[in-house]
Amino acid sequence: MADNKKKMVEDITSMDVDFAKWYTDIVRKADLADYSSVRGCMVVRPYGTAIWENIRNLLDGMFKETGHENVMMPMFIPEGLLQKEKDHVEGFAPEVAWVTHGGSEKLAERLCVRPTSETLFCEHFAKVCSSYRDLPMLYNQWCSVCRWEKTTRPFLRTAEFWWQEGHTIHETAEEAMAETEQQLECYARLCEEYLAIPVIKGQKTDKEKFAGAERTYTIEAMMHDGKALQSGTSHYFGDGFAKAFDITYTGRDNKLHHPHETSWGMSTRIIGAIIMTHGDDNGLVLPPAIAPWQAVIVPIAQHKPGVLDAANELKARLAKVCRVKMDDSDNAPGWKFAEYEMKGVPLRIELGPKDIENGQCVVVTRHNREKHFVKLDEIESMIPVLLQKVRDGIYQIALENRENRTFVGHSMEEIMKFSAEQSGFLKTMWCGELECEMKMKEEAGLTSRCMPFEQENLGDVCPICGKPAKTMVVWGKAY
RNA sequence: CGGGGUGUAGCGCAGUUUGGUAGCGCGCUUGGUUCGGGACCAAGAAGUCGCGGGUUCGAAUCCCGCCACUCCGACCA
Repeated sequence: MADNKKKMVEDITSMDVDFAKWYTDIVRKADLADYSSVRGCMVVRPYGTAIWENIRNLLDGMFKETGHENVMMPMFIPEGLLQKEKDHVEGFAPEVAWVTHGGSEKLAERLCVRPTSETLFCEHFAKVCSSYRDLPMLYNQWCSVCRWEKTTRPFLRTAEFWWQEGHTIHETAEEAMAETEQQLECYARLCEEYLAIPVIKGQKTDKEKFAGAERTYTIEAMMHDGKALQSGTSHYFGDGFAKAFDITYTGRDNKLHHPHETSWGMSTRIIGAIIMTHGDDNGLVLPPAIAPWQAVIVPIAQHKPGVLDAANELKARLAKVCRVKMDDSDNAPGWKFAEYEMKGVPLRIELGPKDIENGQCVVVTRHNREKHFVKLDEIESMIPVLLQKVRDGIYQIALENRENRTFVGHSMEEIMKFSAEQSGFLKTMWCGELECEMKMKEEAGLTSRCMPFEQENLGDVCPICGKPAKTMVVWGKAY
């Protein structure tokens, strides 16, 4: 089209030109979130909130199936309480916000706005747990937390973010370990099955584990630009917190014991992962399971007699098999096509006079723009099939991207070559020493993402120091 | 927290060098014509020029301070 019209404001920066700008363009133009006057904080718009609600419902269902109960804890933590566990406070103190006044009165003890609620749960567990019969306690809360981050980006890193945090205590270490693994599995299932995001499950190194945890498990996803995004974590605390907070119960042996504890969380950051795993230069691409609208009906020549009636009838029928919207606004069809592509609606259904004549409609899958001509009397059975095709299609694309960007490093030369030329995951063997992890960071700019549960034997020595290797590590650059 | 960039209508920007009535495109409102890939015509509404101070007869423009956003590092979900 040879016209000299300016670029429309709705146009999205191509991801090859400027990935960061592409990302924020999508956040704003797909109407997911907006900035607010509070430093580093975002407004999650209705469309973004609807996505989060869908994720939340899926996760909440899984938690409840496995016996967890929701609770609501205070948003403030007294300074003294936060300081009870040494590693924990050291990890979080630098980034907490403090409340110093109530009204005009200065508080005797300042309160921090929760950055995470381990301390509050521990204080509470100490009160309500007295016998082995009380165990396990399987609690979860949906809330927002506050971390005074230096630099922020919508969904990926904001001063306040929404999440769920599960906190459980158990009679035995084995039970708590099983819980930690089970909850990581929940997150992995959510990502793989519902969000169509392939993840690597593994354990964090000591350097990267949660402040106060004995072990941290993680799922790591790879974004379009090759960077890693930690998409969910599950921690095993042993009895460290229980000792610090004096949580005890009388055991079957009539003696006092400390319970074993876990915590696990997934945040609105996962929306950032969806954007950067599936999105393209036309906008967002949503996995059907969490798309606010799974299909949008665009009537063509809607002023012509019969078109809107047919569109409304189609909508009523489809409402029984999926979340569907019909757009009868005055905007031109082309405008609607672009709009719903930007919003990542998995299926677009075009219905015009020609279709009605032929007893069909045109269904276009968002991720590849493939057109499917579907008979109107078969539409109810075809939609679920096409939604599944979208899920499988975008999963496959994401998996291929990850595989194309995953490399193996057998020597420091190979590691440096990867660092200079590639962005993605690098698998190497590792001796287990912090020193080598530090060297990896300083020389190659890579941090350990995890030690995958699925280990591969890539050699006998740590390529960084030459000493015998203990585990395989996946390295990368992280968000 | 270190280094760079940017703040002018809802969004994207011009105007700042050289001080002199605040502009353009998109969007929005109303009416009409359109409708299978971001339609067209006409008429309209909308701005404490990020905030605070200073210089000046006069500041979007010059000076000082602050704030926010953003990119690149360090830190984190």
